[in-house]
Amino acid sequence: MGMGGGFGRYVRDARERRRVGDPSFSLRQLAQRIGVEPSFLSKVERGEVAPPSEEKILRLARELGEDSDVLLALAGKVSMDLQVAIRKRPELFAGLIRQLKDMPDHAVLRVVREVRDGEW
Amino acid sequence: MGMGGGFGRYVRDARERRRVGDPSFSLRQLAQRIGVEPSFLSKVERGEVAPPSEEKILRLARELGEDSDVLLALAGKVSMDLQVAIRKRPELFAGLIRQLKDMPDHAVLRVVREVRDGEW
DNA sequence: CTGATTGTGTACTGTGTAGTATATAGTACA
DNA sequence: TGTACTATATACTACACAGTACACAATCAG
Repeated sequence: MGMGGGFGRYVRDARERRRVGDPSFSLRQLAQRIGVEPSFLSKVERGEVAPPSEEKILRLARELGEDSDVLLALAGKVSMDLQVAIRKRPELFAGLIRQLKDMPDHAVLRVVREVRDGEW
Repeated sequence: MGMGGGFGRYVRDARERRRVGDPSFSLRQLAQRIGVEPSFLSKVERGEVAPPSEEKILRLARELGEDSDVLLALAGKVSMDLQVAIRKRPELFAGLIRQLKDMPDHAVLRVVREVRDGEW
Protein backbone atom coordinates (compact mmCIF):
# COMPACT_ATOMS: atom_id res chain seq x y z
CA MET A 1 0.00 0.00 0.00
CA GLY A 2 1.70 3.17 -1.24
CA MET A 3 1.19 6.43 0.61
CA GLY A 4 -1.46 7.08 3.21
CA GLY A 5 -3.03 3.68 3.93
CA GLY A 6 -5.44 3.18 1.04
CA PHE A 7 -6.81 6.68 1.26
CA GLY A 8 -6.33 7.38 -2.43
CA ARG A 9 -7.89 4.16 -3.61
CA TYR A 10 -10.87 4.71 -1.32
CA VAL A 11 -11.44 8.22 -2.68
CA ARG A 12 -11.07 7.16 -6.29
CA ASP A 13 -13.54 4.31 -5.85
CA ALA A 14 -16.05 6.56 -4.11
CA ARG A 15 -15.70 9.18 -6.83
CA GLU A 16 -16.13 6.69 -9.68
CA ARG A 17 -19.23 5.29 -8.03
CA ARG A 18 -20.72 8.77 -7.76
CA ARG A 19 -19.70 9.48 -11.29
CA VAL A 20 -21.86 6.79 -12.86
CA GLY A 21 -25.00 8.86 -12.39
CA ASP A 22 -23.38 12.28 -12.38
CA PRO A 23 -20.64 13.40 -14.79
CA SER A 24 -19.80 16.34 -12.51
CA PHE A 25 -17.77 13.86 -10.48
CA SER A 26 -14.88 13.97 -12.90
CA LEU A 27 -11.50 14.39 -11.26
CA ARG A 28 -11.19 17.90 -12.61
CA GLN A 29 -14.58 19.15 -11.50
CA LEU A 30 -14.34 17.56 -8.09
CA ALA A 31 -10.88 19.03 -7.65
CA GLN A 32 -12.28 22.45 -8.39
CA ARG A 33 -15.14 22.03 -5.91
CA ILE A 34 -12.83 21.04 -3.08
CA GLY A 35 -10.32 23.73 -3.99
CA VAL A 36 -7.20 21.97 -5.31
CA GLU A 37 -5.52 21.61 -8.67
CA PRO A 38 -6.56 18.56 -10.73
CA SER A 39 -3.00 17.29 -10.93
CA PHE A 40 -2.84 17.27 -7.16
CA LEU A 41 -6.07 15.34 -6.69
CA SER A 42 -4.83 12.90 -9.33
CA LYS A 43 -1.67 12.27 -7.38
CA VAL A 44 -3.64 11.91 -4.16
CA GLU A 45 -6.01 9.35 -5.66
CA ARG A 46 -3.12 7.31 -7.01
CA GLY A 47 -1.28 7.50 -3.69
CA GLU A 48 1.63 9.26 -5.29
CA VAL A 49 1.60 11.88 -2.55
CA ALA A 50 0.41 11.83 1.02
CA PRO A 51 -3.26 12.62 1.72
CA PRO A 52 -4.15 16.32 1.77
CA SER A 53 -4.81 18.56 4.75
CA GLU A 54 -7.74 18.04 7.11
CA GLU A 55 -9.62 20.93 5.52
CA LYS A 56 -9.51 19.37 2.06
CA ILE A 57 -10.38 15.94 3.44
CA LEU A 58 -13.49 17.36 5.09
CA ARG A 59 -14.60 19.01 1.85
CA LEU A 60 -13.89 15.77 0.02
CA ALA A 61 -16.02 13.81 2.50
CA ARG A 62 -18.89 16.28 2.18
CA GLU A 63 -18.73 16.23 -1.61
CA LEU A 64 -18.56 12.42 -1.82
CA GLY A 65 -21.07 11.76 0.95
CA GLU A 66 -18.58 9.74 2.97
CA ASP A 67 -17.95 9.70 6.73
CA SER A 68 -15.30 12.29 7.44
CA ASP A 69 -13.91 10.44 10.47
CA VAL A 70 -13.34 7.34 8.36
CA LEU A 71 -11.66 9.35 5.63
CA LEU A 72 -9.46 11.12 8.16
CA ALA A 73 -8.55 7.78 9.74
CA LEU A 74 -7.51 6.40 6.35
CA ALA A 75 -5.34 9.48 6.00
CA GLY A 76 -3.70 8.72 9.35
CA LYS A 77 -5.30 11.72 11.02
CA VAL A 78 -7.71 12.40 13.86
CA SER A 79 -10.24 15.22 13.55
CA MET A 80 -9.14 18.48 15.17
CA ASP A 81 -12.35 18.88 17.16
CA LEU A 82 -11.74 15.51 18.82
CA GLN A 83 -8.16 16.45 19.59
CA VAL A 84 -9.31 19.71 21.13
CA ALA A 85 -11.83 17.85 23.30
CA ILE A 86 -9.14 15.46 24.52
CA ARG A 87 -6.65 18.25 25.20
CA LYS A 88 -9.15 20.08 27.38
CA ARG A 89 -9.31 17.16 29.81
CA PRO A 90 -6.26 15.02 29.05
CA GLU A 91 -6.23 12.71 32.08
CA LEU A 92 -9.94 11.96 31.81
CA PHE A 93 -10.11 11.19 28.11
CA ALA A 94 -6.71 9.51 27.96
CA GLY A 95 -7.77 7.17 30.72
CA LEU A 96 -11.08 6.36 29.08
CA ILE A 97 -9.65 5.68 25.65
CA ARG A 98 -6.84 3.51 27.00
CA GLN A 99 -9.41 1.44 28.86
CA LEU A 100 -11.61 1.00 25.82
CA LYS A 101 -8.97 0.49 23.17
CA ASP A 102 -8.56 -3.25 23.77
CA MET A 103 -12.23 -3.99 24.26
CA PRO A 104 -14.35 -5.53 21.52
CA ASP A 105 -16.57 -3.34 19.38
CA HIS A 106 -19.81 -4.40 21.03
CA ALA A 107 -18.54 -3.36 24.46
CA VAL A 108 -17.58 0.10 23.23
CA LEU A 109 -20.86 0.41 21.39
CA ARG A 110 -22.71 -0.41 24.60
CA VAL A 111 -20.94 2.44 26.35
CA VAL A 112 -21.79 4.80 23.49
CA ARG A 113 -25.45 3.83 23.65
CA GLU A 114 -25.72 4.00 27.42
CA VAL A 115 -24.19 7.44 27.40
CA ARG A 116 -26.47 8.58 24.60
CA ASP A 117 -29.80 7.61 26.11
CA GLY A 118 -28.87 6.99 29.70
CA GLU A 119 -29.59 9.17 32.68
CA TRP A 120 -26.15 10.67 33.12
CA MET B 1 0.82 33.60 26.01
CA GLY B 2 3.76 33.20 23.66
CA MET B 3 4.23 29.92 21.89
CA GLY B 4 2.63 26.63 22.84
CA GLY B 5 0.03 27.51 25.47
CA GLY B 6 2.02 27.84 28.67
CA PHE B 7 4.00 24.69 28.03
CA GLY B 8 7.35 26.36 28.56
CA ARG B 9 6.36 28.08 31.78
CA TYR B 10 4.95 24.84 33.13
CA VAL B 11 8.17 22.95 32.38
CA ARG B 12 10.36 25.65 33.85
CA ASP B 13 8.32 25.76 37.05
CA ALA B 14 8.37 22.00 37.40
CA ARG B 15 12.10 21.89 36.81
CA GLU B 16 12.84 24.65 39.33
CA ARG B 17 10.74 22.88 41.93
CA ARG B 18 12.66 19.67 41.36
CA ARG B 19 15.88 21.58 41.42
CA VAL B 20 15.51 22.79 45.00
CA GLY B 21 16.45 19.41 46.40
CA ASP B 22 18.49 18.16 43.45
CA PRO B 23 21.02 20.28 41.54
CA SER B 24 21.00 17.78 38.66
CA PHE B 25 17.87 19.55 37.51
CA SER B 26 19.80 22.41 35.95
CA LEU B 27 18.70 23.30 32.45
CA ARG B 28 21.90 21.87 31.00
CA GLN B 29 21.82 18.57 32.77
CA LEU B 30 18.15 18.01 32.16
CA ALA B 31 18.65 18.89 28.50
CA GLN B 32 21.35 16.27 28.26
CA ARG B 33 19.18 13.63 29.91
CA ILE B 34 16.30 14.20 27.52
CA GLY B 35 18.60 14.45 24.53
CA VAL B 36 18.51 18.05 23.28
CA GLU B 37 20.91 20.97 23.28
CA PRO B 38 20.70 23.28 26.32
CA SER B 39 20.04 26.28 24.10
CA PHE B 40 17.04 24.53 22.66
CA LEU B 41 15.55 23.63 26.04
CA SER B 42 16.11 27.22 27.11
CA LYS B 43 14.12 28.50 24.17
CA VAL B 44 11.40 25.95 24.82
CA GLU B 45 11.06 26.94 28.48
CA ARG B 46 10.84 30.61 27.57
CA GLY B 47 8.29 29.92 24.85
CA GLU B 48 10.57 31.33 22.19
CA VAL B 49 10.00 28.28 20.03
CA ALA B 50 7.18 25.78 19.80
CA PRO B 51 7.21 22.79 22.15
CA PRO B 52 9.44 19.88 21.11
CA SER B 53 8.45 16.58 19.54
CA GLU B 54 6.30 14.01 21.31
CA GLU B 55 9.35 11.85 22.00
CA LYS B 56 11.16 14.64 23.85
CA ILE B 57 7.99 15.60 25.72
CA LEU B 58 7.60 12.03 26.97
CA ARG B 59 11.18 11.93 28.21
CA LEU B 60 10.64 15.33 29.83
CA ALA B 61 7.53 14.09 31.61
CA ARG B 62 9.34 11.00 32.86
CA GLU B 63 12.32 13.02 34.07
CA LEU B 64 10.15 15.62 35.82
CA GLY B 65 7.60 13.17 37.18
CA GLU B 66 4.73 14.91 35.45
CA ASP B 67 1.72 13.43 33.65
CA SER B 68 2.69 12.99 30.02
CA ASP B 69 -0.86 13.49 28.74
CA VAL B 70 -1.07 16.83 30.51
CA LEU B 71 2.29 17.93 29.16
CA LEU B 72 1.32 16.86 25.65
CA ALA B 73 -1.97 18.73 25.99
CA LEU B 74 -0.15 21.91 26.99
CA ALA B 75 1.97 21.43 23.87
CA GLY B 76 -1.19 21.22 21.77
CA LYS B 77 -0.68 17.54 21.02
CA VAL B 78 -2.49 14.26 21.65
CA SER B 79 -0.50 11.12 22.41
CA MET B 80 0.15 8.91 19.39
CA ASP B 81 -1.15 5.76 21.06
CA LEU B 82 -4.51 7.46 21.63
CA GLN B 83 -4.64 8.62 18.02
CA VAL B 84 -3.89 5.11 16.83
CA ALA B 85 -6.69 3.72 19.00
CA ILE B 86 -9.16 6.24 17.59
CA ARG B 87 -8.09 5.63 14.00
CA LYS B 88 -8.70 1.93 14.32
CA ARG B 89 -12.40 2.50 15.02
CA PRO B 90 -13.13 6.05 13.90
CA GLU B 91 -16.92 6.08 13.97
CA LEU B 92 -17.09 4.44 17.38
CA PHE B 93 -14.60 6.63 19.17
CA ALA B 94 -15.53 9.81 17.35
CA GLY B 95 -19.13 9.30 18.38
CA LEU B 96 -18.26 8.61 21.99
CA ILE B 97 -15.94 11.58 22.38
CA ARG B 98 -18.36 13.99 20.73
CA GLN B 99 -21.05 12.85 23.13
CA LEU B 100 -18.86 13.29 26.18
CA LYS B 101 -17.09 16.48 25.24
CA ASP B 102 -19.77 18.81 26.54
CA MET B 103 -20.57 16.83 29.67
CA PRO B 104 -19.27 17.88 33.07
CA ASP B 105 -16.19 16.20 34.52
CA HIS B 106 -18.10 14.13 37.04
CA ALA B 107 -20.23 12.53 34.33
CA VAL B 108 -17.19 11.53 32.29
CA LEU B 109 -15.47 10.25 35.40
CA ARG B 110 -18.50 8.11 36.16
CA VAL B 111 -18.23 6.50 32.74
CA VAL B 112 -14.51 5.88 33.25
CA ARG B 113 -15.18 4.22 36.58
CA GLU B 114 -18.07 2.11 35.39
CA VAL B 115 -15.99 0.87 32.50
CA ARG B 116 -13.04 0.13 34.76
CA ASP B 117 -14.79 -1.97 37.35
CA GLY B 118 -17.99 -2.85 35.62
CA GLU B 119 -18.98 -6.13 34.05
CA TRP B 120 -18.51 -5.20 30.45
C1' DC C 1 -12.60 16.86 -38.04
C1' DT C 2 -12.31 19.73 -34.28
C1' DG C 3 -12.79 21.61 -30.01
C1' DA C 4 -13.67 20.60 -25.35
C1' DT C 5 -12.73 17.82 -21.58
C1' DT C 6 -10.22 14.18 -19.22
C1' DG C 7 -6.46 12.31 -16.47
C1' DT C 8 -1.41 12.60 -15.83
C1' DG C 9 3.86 14.03 -15.83
C1' DT C 10 7.33 17.33 -14.52
C1' DA C 11 9.12 21.04 -12.15
C1' DC C 12 8.87 24.29 -8.69
C1' DT C 13 7.35 26.95 -4.33
C1' DG C 14 6.54 28.73 0.38
C1' DT C 15 5.91 27.38 5.19
C1' DG C 16 6.50 24.49 9.18
C1' DT C 17 9.05 21.18 12.11
C1' DA C 18 12.60 19.99 14.98
C1' DG C 19 16.19 20.76 15.99
C1' DT C 20 22.25 21.76 16.01
C1' DA C 21 26.43 24.61 16.54
C1' DT C 22 28.79 28.15 18.38
C1' DA C 23 29.49 32.37 20.82
C1' DT C 24 28.45 35.18 24.70
C1' DA C 25 27.65 36.78 29.43
C1' DG C 26 26.80 36.02 34.20
C1' DT C 27 27.58 33.34 38.69
C1' DA C 28 29.78 30.29 42.40
C1' DC C 29 33.45 28.46 44.60
C1' DA C 30 37.92 27.27 46.18
C1' DT D 1 41.96 34.80 40.09
C1' DG D 2 40.71 31.38 37.31
C1' DT D 3 37.98 27.52 36.04
C1' DA D 4 33.66 25.36 35.99
C1' DC D 5 29.17 25.75 35.45
C1' DT D 6 24.92 28.41 34.45
C1' DA D 7 21.51 30.36 31.00
C1' DT D 8 20.81 32.72 26.71
C1' DA D 9 21.52 34.89 21.93
C1' DT D 10 22.42 34.25 17.10
C1' DA D 11 22.78 31.78 13.02
C1' DC D 12 21.99 28.03 10.44
C1' DT D 13 20.30 23.27 8.64
C1' DA D 14 17.79 19.19 6.80
C1' DC D 15 13.62 17.45 5.81
C1' DA D 16 8.49 17.14 5.59
C1' DC D 17 4.08 19.29 4.33
C1' DA D 18 0.82 21.05 1.21
C1' DG D 19 0.29 22.31 -2.40
C1' DT D 20 0.64 25.40 -7.64
C1' DA D 21 1.70 26.05 -12.63
C1' DC D 22 1.82 24.40 -16.91
C1' DA D 23 2.40 21.25 -20.61
C1' DC D 24 0.91 16.92 -22.56
C1' DA D 25 -1.51 12.85 -24.80
C1' DA D 26 -5.88 10.51 -24.93
C1' DT D 27 -10.82 10.52 -25.44
C1' DC D 28 -15.51 11.95 -26.35
C1' DA D 29 -19.40 14.88 -28.38
C1' DG D 30 -21.31 17.37 -32.03
